[in-house]
Amino acid sequence: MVGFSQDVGMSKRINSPSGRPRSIQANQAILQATLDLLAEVGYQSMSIEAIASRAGVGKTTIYRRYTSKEELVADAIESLRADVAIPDTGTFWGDMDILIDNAAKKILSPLGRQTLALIISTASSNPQFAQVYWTKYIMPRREAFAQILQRAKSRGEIQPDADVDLITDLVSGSLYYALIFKPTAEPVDTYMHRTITLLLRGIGHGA
Amino acid sequence: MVGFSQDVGMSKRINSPSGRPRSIQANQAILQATLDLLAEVGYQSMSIEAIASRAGVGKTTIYRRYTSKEELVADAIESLRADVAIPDTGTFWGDMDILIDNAAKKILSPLGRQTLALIISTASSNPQFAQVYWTKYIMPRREAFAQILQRAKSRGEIQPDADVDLITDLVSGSLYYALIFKPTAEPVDTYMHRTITLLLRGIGHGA
Amino acid sequence: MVGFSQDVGMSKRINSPSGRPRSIQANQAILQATLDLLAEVGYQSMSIEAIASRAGVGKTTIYRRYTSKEELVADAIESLRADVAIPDTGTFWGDMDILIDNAAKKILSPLGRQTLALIISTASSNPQFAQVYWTKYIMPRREAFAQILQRAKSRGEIQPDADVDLITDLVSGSLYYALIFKPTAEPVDTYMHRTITLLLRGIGHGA
Amino acid sequence: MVGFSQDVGMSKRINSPSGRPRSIQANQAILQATLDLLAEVGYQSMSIEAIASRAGVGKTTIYRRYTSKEELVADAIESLRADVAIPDTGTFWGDMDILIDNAAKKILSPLGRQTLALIISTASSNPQFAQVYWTKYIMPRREAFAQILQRAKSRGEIQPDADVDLITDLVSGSLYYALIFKPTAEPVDTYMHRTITLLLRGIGHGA
DNA sequence: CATTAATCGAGACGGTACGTCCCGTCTTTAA
DNA sequence: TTAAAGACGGGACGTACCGTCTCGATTAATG
Repeated sequence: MVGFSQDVGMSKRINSPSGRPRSIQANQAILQATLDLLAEVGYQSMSIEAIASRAGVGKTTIYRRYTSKEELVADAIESLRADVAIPDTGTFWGDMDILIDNAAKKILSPLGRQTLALIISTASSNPQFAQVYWTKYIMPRREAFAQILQRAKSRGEIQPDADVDLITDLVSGSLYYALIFKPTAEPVDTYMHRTITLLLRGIGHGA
Repeated sequence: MVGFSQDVGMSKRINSPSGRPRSIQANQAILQATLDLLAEVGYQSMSIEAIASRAGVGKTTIYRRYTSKEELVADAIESLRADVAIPDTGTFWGDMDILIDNAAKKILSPLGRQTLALIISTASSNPQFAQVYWTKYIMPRREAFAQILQRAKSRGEIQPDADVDLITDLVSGSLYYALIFKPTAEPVDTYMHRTITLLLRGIGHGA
Repeated sequence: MVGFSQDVGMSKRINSPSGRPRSIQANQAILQATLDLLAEVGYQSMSIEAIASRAGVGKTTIYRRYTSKEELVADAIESLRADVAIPDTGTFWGDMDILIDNAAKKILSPLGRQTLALIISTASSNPQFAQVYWTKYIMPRREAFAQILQRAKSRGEIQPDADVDLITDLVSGSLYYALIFKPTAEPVDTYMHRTITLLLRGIGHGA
Repeated sequence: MVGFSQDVGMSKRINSPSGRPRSIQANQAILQATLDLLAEVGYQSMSIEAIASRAGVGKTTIYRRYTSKEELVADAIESLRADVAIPDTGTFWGDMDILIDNAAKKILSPLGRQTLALIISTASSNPQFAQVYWTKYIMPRREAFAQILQRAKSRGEIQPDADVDLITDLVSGSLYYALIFKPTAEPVDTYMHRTITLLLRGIGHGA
């Protein structure tokens, strides 16, 4: 969630608020309904009322937990397991192929498409909110990518002084650009293959 | 406009439609009001009613022309002159600096920010609509970039067999990625400088 | 029509305005469409646009002739032939039965119902407009009724000094009251029979 | 209200519906605004939006309670106290004068005029709705009139076997007819005086 | 016989109101 | 205190007509 931390793990509860505790079933129902609707109708067309109705929950119960749709959706997405397995096939291209294939699969699902649209849509208008996605979605993949590059370095497949962050930016940016604007008709993995090949060679005269 | 092409090439109009013709003053007032409000409050917060009111026009007059806010805004943006001057300083870096500076300036304006947000927001959900932006915004810059690369090739600053399209994708993608996710705190032009340098050198072992 | 008189009957036209004369086919089409729609959807739900469309005529053509829906509808109704045959069976009751039957039939038609509703609806809010209906619809029947009463007088069936106007008001009022509020379940003609019988006898002590 | 009756007679409420109850202040504000506007601009020119605005209430709050303008106005009129005092002066004419005077006063007020127009307007097109007016407006006056007739009977001023209902219809019908079509220039009370005199005498030969 | 001028159909114009959908808040009773 | 239910004032939606206003095309009578 965006700004909530709820004191889990202390053996003795410090502040046990009186009154009825918040329903964890409501929590889950809300998040599930949010993800369902996100996948079905997309972020813009999604109304809080529809989420509440689908979750079998009062609107108040949602507003008590979240102050905006962004926050709610952010939490819903965060609640998903984002497990990025780091492949280790022994070769740079072997690892890359798996990584790209994973990313492509993720994005082909309805939820993936809508999530990407949402990320991109709100990223520039709502920077602190984009941070959630950065942490949840992009960082894991960047780390996986960085590790693959590192291993490629140690195998001598990559220059030892190459700026890993910048390379990651270039490759990530190129991937997103391809996904958004589809500059070619070829499949994403082929296209990325060409891109990375170009990047390996460099374009400068001395190369 | 998005899909209208009328009476091209024939010297005498073929079909003079009956009824009072659409007011071109209303056209312009609508487009101007749309651009104003886009810059002021952003795409999401913009209401058709507000546009009509600001343009001094009935809602009907807008709905007669456009069936959706997307279509209206697309036309408004398309109506802007997108003049991308192609610099020619004699050196690759001299040209690049000017191009990047221009792009950055464009995006720093309120309208530029909102437009970018809009492009990105709708690009993945509304592909045929993204085409408009591709043609209007991205293509001219790509062409400018391609020409600069070509000249750099002929001067021997760039490999003669480099894939210009792919390079353009890489640089464009990198630029958008930086604008959306701001991976570093440094200014955009410095960042792009580093990126292009990396690209020139390449990252492969043989470099 | 409400206020138009167009110089018919003079052998030489006095003012022959230049320009294209008004289409009499348009006139008729407008009136017919008005009556059709009046019968079909009623006065309130009738739009000028629908009339124009049904008549195959531009809205302007209607507005050039009429300044309001009331005026148009008034003229349409006025255009109908309101032929009230005055029965002469030789007896008061014989004549009355025919007259009442006629009136009931008129009102049972869709157009009759809607016209009555319209008369009643606008009568109190738009007195000068009610006049049209008075002249066109009510007067002929009143005159028929008066004549029947007169003949009944001369046959000695009715008191010689009875106030014919007032009697007519009473009977007319009673009929309309019955049609509007339906105080009994019996057919209108039976009800009117009872009413007139009562009126003949009187209710005072001396009777 | 038109068809709602709830919780009559039981000391403890049976069904306490969940959710926030309808605001009775909103109820009253809506009804008052409706009556105000009815008196000021009339039924036709009255918009739901204007009522909501005047009542300081959202449109939704009105639409939640009423599905049409008819229903709303019906309820507003019904909410008025319709207190018809039954005069008892000891003579038929004394009572009648007071009754007629009361009715005339009622109708001379702006609200009275508009209400009459509305009753009459919708009575024939919307029969089940006319019932409300019958019950609320006409019945009390009919009962008062019937009682006066009854007393006149017992005093021997009226025939003992006279059909009170039919007489009431005749007099009511005559009054409405006069109000709608204004057949004479004289004041309503004088006119009604003449009418009732005629009715007392009867018009038949034997009278 | 061309000119002239009003009319024709069509349909766009700036508006008003419609009835609906959500917004985010508030107010009930029940747990 | 939270829950569900649902009413609250409000804003915008997209539609239907209003009565007015151009358009190009007719249609007589006049010059």
